[in-house]
Amino acid sequence: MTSKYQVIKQAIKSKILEGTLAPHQKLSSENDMIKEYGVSRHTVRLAIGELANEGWLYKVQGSGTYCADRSKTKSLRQPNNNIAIITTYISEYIFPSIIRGAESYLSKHGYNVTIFNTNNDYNQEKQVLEIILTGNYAGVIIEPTKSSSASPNLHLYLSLEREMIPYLMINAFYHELEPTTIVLDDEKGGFIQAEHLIKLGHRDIVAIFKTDDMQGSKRLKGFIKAHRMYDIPINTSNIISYNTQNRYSKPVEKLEALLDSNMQTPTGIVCYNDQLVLELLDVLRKRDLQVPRDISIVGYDDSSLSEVSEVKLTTVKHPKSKMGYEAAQLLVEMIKNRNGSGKKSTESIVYEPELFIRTSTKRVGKFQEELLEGKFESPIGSK
Amino acid sequence: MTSKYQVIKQAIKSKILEGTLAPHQKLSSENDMIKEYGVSRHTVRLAIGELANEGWLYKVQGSGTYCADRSKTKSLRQPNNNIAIITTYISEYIFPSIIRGAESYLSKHGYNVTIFNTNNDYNQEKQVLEIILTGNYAGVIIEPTKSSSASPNLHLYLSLEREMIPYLMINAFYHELEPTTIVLDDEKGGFIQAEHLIKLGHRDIVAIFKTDDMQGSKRLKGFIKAHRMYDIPINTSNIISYNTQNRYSKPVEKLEALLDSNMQTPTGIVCYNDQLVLELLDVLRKRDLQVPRDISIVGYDDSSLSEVSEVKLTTVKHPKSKMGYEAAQLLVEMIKNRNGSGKKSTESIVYEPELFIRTSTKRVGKFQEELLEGKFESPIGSK
DNA sequence: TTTTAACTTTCGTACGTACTATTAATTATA
DNA sequence: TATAATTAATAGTACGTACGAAAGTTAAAA
Repeated sequence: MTSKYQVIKQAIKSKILEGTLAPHQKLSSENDMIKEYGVSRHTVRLAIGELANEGWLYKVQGSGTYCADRSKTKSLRQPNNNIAIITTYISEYIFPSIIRGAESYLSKHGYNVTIFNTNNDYNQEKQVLEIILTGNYAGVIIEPTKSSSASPNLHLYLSLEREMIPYLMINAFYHELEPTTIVLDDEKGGFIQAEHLIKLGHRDIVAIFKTDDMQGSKRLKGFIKAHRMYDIPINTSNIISYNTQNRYSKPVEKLEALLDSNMQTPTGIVCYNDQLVLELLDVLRKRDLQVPRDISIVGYDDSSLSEVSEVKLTTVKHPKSKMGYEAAQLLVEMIKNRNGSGKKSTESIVYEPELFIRTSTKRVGKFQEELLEGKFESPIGSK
Repeated sequence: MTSKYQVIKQAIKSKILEGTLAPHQKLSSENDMIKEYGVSRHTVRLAIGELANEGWLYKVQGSGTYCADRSKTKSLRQPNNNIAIITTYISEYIFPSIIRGAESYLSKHGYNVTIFNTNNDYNQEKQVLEIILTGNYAGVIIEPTKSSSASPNLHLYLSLEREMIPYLMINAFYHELEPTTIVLDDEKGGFIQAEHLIKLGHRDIVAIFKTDDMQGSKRLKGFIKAHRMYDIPINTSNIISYNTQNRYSKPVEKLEALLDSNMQTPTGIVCYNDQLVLELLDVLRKRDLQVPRDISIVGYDDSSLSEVSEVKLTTVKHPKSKMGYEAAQLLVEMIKNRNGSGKKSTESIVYEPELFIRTSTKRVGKFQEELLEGKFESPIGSK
């Protein structure tokens, strides 16, 4: 009746109930128990296997078997395999790739992916975070809303931390939180966009960036840095910034105004992303300005759009779906570590931007490129 | 990664979810399973042991292993506000819009949206459906996998019905199920694509369609119907069909072969979607064929891509995000009616396709258009 | 026909071996 | 000193064998 494994099981259970085994305390290894109880490994595994099933123990492969913290499971939290992804705008041409990357990893590891959308609006961000806090989520991947300024919802992110729900931010982050992040080095990205044109001899370059998210303002910063580095003055009217609300009107209007003014036509344009480039190409076509003959233009993201037009875009590579995939990996890691001991802050990932040179840019003038080439090293990314 | 016992476990679980194994039905004995799966008894026991632990099976020593009756434990389901959306491929340029449309309605009505992805693969479709059946979902929006043929997972859709989980299919559907659907009238869409070119005097038109989904094969059908209607013979070598696997190679290669052959260059091309058009535009550019001067081309979807190129595409309008929004509306209605009385079959929605004429098509030859114009009425859509 | 006993099937317990996957600790290397 | 490579420890998977315990089946005996 009382089989060997039952005896062992009862012995361990007693230790837990007595308090001899505290939560998260390591048990003897299977091999030690074999000697301890004088039975086979199979029998030991049978005993601790059942105890693990019943929630008394948990096992970590490669590490050991531990006493479970039953005070938590008592709060009837059912097994929790939902991951939330918060986007600003689902259809934005980059984000579906990120979602796909994340989904492919998470579904492979038994998680379900629930999508939330803030439309880059603080109010909706708040609602979403409240749903997640109320609901049952193991972790959250967040593309922050209006990331260039502080969010009024910071306290909700702190609540996530208090509830032990791991989260990480992608593409951008709120400085105040110092969260785990997965981002491009956007400042460097903006820098190499501008540097590329500068090295090709351009001196009159227009910058058009969306500045209500962190990406855009960092890219603009990189643009300015490149000019400063190469000692090229910036005409302030060459900097056009816009935001989410006026994204479909302002860039086009401003560029039209600039081109139709009696100022000299710029020789190069640097854009917030490829999508914007394609809109602006129409503006140029209407004025019979050919790319790259009359004007060079640099995009950002290396999206599918960059090879779609008659002129293939020189652009900065964005690791889209890879980013989603690795975000998912990182998050799952964070979820696992949460249960363990004090092993906390997971390292953030910063991708180095990379320029893809296609046919939308060309050399102009006869500047002394020799002097420029190799004279300066790229000053960013040395941290 | 997927160990032997996991495979067996999954196989048995599938049988239960399909209904092949009814509650209290006896399973094969351990010894039979050993032969059945070609593994050791230990492995079989590991599989059925875990399933018993998880409540799928129960065992009676000396008698056998039986399928558990889960209907009882299930009745205490917590309130349920999750909606699943099953896509074939998240990044496909149309689907993010559909998701956005659905998400905007569902989040407004207190539902959370969980995204699943099949990669147009039956196996993954099966896994996803099993997760949904096991999990806690109020309804499902499905873009069917490989919709032009019957799915091997039909029984799982029937299980959805048995579990009273409303679902509807979007873009396409499996004929066998007669589900509630939200689709475009793709046959008519293909018809008006072809009709447009025919009315512009084209007689030598190439059709390039993806035919492993229902949309493509219906559009092709419409293409053929238009030719028959206007008594125009079809050169069979003008019909190029491809599928999900070879979508990035076959269409381009086939068109190149056709253009480089010594046959007369066709005057028009009708495409499965806008994305394909843009790929093919590169092929034409390489051969100095200008659109629409030398060749007219018609797309499908009226996607953002249609206004991106130097030539703006004539294309068929696809109500993308509206479709997602109305799918969500319909599904929520179905969920509400489910509890109510016998008010059952919700009406499906079929959108009428609409041609957007831009600048990628032009009139050719001097055919007697007068004779054609108005002589025929559009023959489809009168049902 | 009923009862009993023997036999068979089935799951349960228990031993052993071997290899893999993951983690942690150690050592070597820069 | 910090990093990389190696090694050791630990749980996971998988094969095998053997016998016990409970249930079901069959056949003989009352």
